[in-house]
Amino acid sequence: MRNKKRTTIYDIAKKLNIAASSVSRALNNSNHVNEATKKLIIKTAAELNYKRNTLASNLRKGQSKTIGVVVPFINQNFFSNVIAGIEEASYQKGYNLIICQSNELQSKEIKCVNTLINQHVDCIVISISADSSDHRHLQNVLDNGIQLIQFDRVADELETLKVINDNEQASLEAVSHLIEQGYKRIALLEGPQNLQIFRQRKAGYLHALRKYGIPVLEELIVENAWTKELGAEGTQKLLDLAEPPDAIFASTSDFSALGVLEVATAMGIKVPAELGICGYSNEAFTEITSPSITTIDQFSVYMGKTVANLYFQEMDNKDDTEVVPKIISIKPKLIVRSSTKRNG
Amino acid sequence: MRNKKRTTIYDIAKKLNIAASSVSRALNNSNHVNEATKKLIIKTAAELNYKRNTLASNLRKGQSKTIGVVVPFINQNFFSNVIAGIEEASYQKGYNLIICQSNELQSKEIKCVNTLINQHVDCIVISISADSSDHRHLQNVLDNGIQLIQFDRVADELETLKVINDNEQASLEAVSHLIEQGYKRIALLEGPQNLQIFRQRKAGYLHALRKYGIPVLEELIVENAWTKELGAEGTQKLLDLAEPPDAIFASTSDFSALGVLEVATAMGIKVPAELGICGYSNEAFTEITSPSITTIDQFSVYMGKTVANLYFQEMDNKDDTEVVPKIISIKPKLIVRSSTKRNG
DNA sequence: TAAATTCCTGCAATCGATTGCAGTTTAAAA
DNA sequence: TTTTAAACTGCAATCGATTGCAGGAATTTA
Repeated sequence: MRNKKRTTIYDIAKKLNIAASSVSRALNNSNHVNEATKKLIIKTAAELNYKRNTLASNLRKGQSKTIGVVVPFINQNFFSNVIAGIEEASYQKGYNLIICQSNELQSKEIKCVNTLINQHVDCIVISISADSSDHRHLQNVLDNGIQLIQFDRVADELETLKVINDNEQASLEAVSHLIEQGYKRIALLEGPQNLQIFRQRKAGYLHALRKYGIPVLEELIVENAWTKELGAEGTQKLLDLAEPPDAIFASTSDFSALGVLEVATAMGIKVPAELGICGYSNEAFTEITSPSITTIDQFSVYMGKTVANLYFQEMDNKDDTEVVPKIISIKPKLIVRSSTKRNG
Repeated sequence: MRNKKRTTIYDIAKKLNIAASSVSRALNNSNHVNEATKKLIIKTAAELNYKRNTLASNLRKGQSKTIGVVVPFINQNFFSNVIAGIEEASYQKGYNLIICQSNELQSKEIKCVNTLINQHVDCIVISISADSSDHRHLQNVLDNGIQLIQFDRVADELETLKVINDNEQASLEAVSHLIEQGYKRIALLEGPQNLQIFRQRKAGYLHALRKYGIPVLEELIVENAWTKELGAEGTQKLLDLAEPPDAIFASTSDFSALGVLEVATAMGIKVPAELGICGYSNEAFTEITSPSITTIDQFSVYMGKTVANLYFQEMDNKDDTEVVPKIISIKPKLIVRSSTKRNG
């Protein structure tokens, strides 16, 4: 690409024989410029195909009108939906998005965060990676005076703005639903317990059992089953037990629920009659498996919008007071489908 | 957020009682600084928690190390995969991504492109929106000396770098496959013909029919059927014909193929025995419907990587010559599944 | 010992837009 | 007609990092 020189406000100023400051003011629609000159300047700017250099503007103004987003994977349904939501809300406010993926690696996450700090983004939105253990890099964001918003997977001890799902409540409802459908031995496929969301989902499961006076059986709880393959593996073990479960709550994702369904189908076990299955996330495919899978919708696009709007709202009263760590909890919705419908 | 002042090179310079230029050189690892001072500077920078202000740096250097991406929707499988691919390749080169979605609207697309120009991105990667008619905004990108790479949905007349799928070849193979499976009356669900990709897919369909000496029947070609709902609607009409088709090639997407499958299932028509179905895109769900759906994989993540690498490659020999409009064509792969397997 | 290199370091301009301050012109009020 | 206010306009500094140029110190070569 040829490095054609771009038109600057100085070019416009020179052509009209006025000061650059007037040009700047006109283009910012300040009312400290004569209406006639303002119009002339705007017209000339258009003629010369002027484009404001946002870099220079941001440097001078000390802000970037940019939000940085860090997620484990851009191309996972939940995250791409959240990003779409953030984009929609941000676009309306004239903000841009810089997107990074951490690939579930703390090391890359740290680099991404640092890049965003260097870029002088106004806000960093993050859902931490699975192997995230310490959070100095996030503290660093705050120390640099950048707003930090965590969503979904949050580091609890960090006092920041947070947008989360009420995972425990959702799991409680899901497992309660299973119990009410008459399932008695309910297994849990759980995710990495260093992530709060998975701890909460387990808590919801335990809560439901307690509520209905059902004993907790360790043998029915399978660790680290958060892919389709691991879900299938765990299911195999569960169904090989002397007393196998009659329902499985795949709390990690719909993918592991899909693994459950495939194993059950392969073994000739009838769903939902002999085995109830509940997933998590409301992936598109849960509607079209046979039977369709009961799952939990997280309102992911809405979550993204909420994150962005939370930021804009905080901006509006930034001078007022210290930032109060605020947590917005979105209640996910249980979507009952065929895989758990035994009665009715 | 408190606007804590960030450490600048001047702070470091003052503390060490040297010139800012030396600090800059040290931090850029120039060899025009004494090794000892360099080490000292780097150490001090770390102590003061210095973060380079990329805005200032970019302004001075006249580049941004940023790639702008414009897609119709971030949260569509194909696009989020491409973006993930671009991110991966860009990250390695130290480039950032600014992501915008056009929502399939030319008006928003224009705004996105202009924002990216203002941001002084080094390169704009775009897959144009469905209602895109004129392309002055893209010409504008080039006029501003910004590299432009189109992918998948490209404006043919614009001489830019392009990364595309060989849609015609893929469609040819898909329809040939249907014919070889013994299907005789093959219908086509086509997409908006102002988009080249859909014209090409239609061309492949026609090509295959011609190749096998099968007459083209207008009544078997359904316009604008590129969502699940429209696909279902079109299918309904097709199957109500006096002589209904025995196969449907949903060239627009797997979603419309899903619509076909649902209508067929509802009408008690057996797939693949009585009706063959082929989709496009290899969405995750095509593997788990029953029957699973034959489709075409576009290697979307790979496509993203290709786009990014094409840019970096062009950068490397930017001074050499004029930019030659280059087109990279990726051959998609037909994935045969149950929905079209009649023999064997 | 003198001349020629090499190595470091600092000065000051630059990237492009913004903005506080001061000065000038014009209009309104007294 | 004089005073006061309002409306424009321009100067120059500023945001933070980079870099060409010049000068000084240290080292090497003659």
